[in-house]
Amino acid sequence: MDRDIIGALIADARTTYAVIGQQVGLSASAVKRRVDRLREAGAITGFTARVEPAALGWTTEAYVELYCRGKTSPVEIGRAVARHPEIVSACTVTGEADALLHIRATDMRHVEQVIERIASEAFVVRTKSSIVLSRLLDTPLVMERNGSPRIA
Amino acid sequence: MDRDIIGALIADARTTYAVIGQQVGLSASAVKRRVDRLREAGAITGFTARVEPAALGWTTEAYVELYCRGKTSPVEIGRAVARHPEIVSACTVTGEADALLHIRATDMRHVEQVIERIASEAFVVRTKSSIVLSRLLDTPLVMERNGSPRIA
DNA sequence: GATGAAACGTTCATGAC
DNA sequence: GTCATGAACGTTTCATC
Repeated sequence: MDRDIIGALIADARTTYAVIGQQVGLSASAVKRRVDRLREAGAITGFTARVEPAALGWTTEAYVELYCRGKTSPVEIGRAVARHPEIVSACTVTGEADALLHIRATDMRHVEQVIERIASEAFVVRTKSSIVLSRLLDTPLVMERNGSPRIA
Repeated sequence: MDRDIIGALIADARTTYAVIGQQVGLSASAVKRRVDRLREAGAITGFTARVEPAALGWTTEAYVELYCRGKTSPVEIGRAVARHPEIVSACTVTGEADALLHIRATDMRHVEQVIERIASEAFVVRTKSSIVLSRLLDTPLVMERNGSPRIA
């Protein structure tokens, strides 16, 4: 039931409690209580506007693999990542590379500058970049009844 | 000014128009008109709840590079990608691989199954996967005054 | 412990300016 | 762009199971 409520809020964060209640068979106040509880529990971390980056000038994106010098800590990488505002997502990964970054920029020149800036971090040995040609999919998670995520 | 409004809505989609107006120096109805216009223009595509995937059971994620047979079209890849609900984002890229997928799963076994399913698509020659060890950053885009994106 | 219904203050949405 | 108005919504309180 909480999954259905979350699903409704992912589909549209401005859905009223009354409408959600109608969908799941609860009253508006019951839904609100559950949403409040889900927020406190950390399942729902907030409500945000979904934005088309291209419409705001962020037309270019790239993925950058980071190869770091013999055991750089994830914490160190995390601190460095926070220094570059164009990095929208980052994680440490298995495989040859140590970390994978997702960056957004205004154009190719901007991408180049960002990569250069990242490459100049002390712990970075080398980088390997893939420019995004066309985005096929980018979706928030939606829960299905069977428990598998689905495209909104 | 539209950027500031969008920034406020990204930070919290439930911020009232009055509060946003206070921040940007406008009346509530003026803010609403701009938001309506931004939605029609496609800059804002919707409002969604931000969810902690781990709190809902999606504890494992991976990035999968797709190597396709000599000129598979992006459209074909896009159609295939839509068939696998665990793929939350996908794009075609420059470099050795043809596409990069981001998948979310409940556990490692689930990841394995998904990769196997994707690899069995007709146009896929081989895949190369990186399991995510720890996520360092994952943020919606926030606009700065100078026009660069920033972590929320 | 969770729910439904009603009461109250706030916010949205609209039209006139 | 602002201001004013009626309708809709969020939030709290209270009784109930």
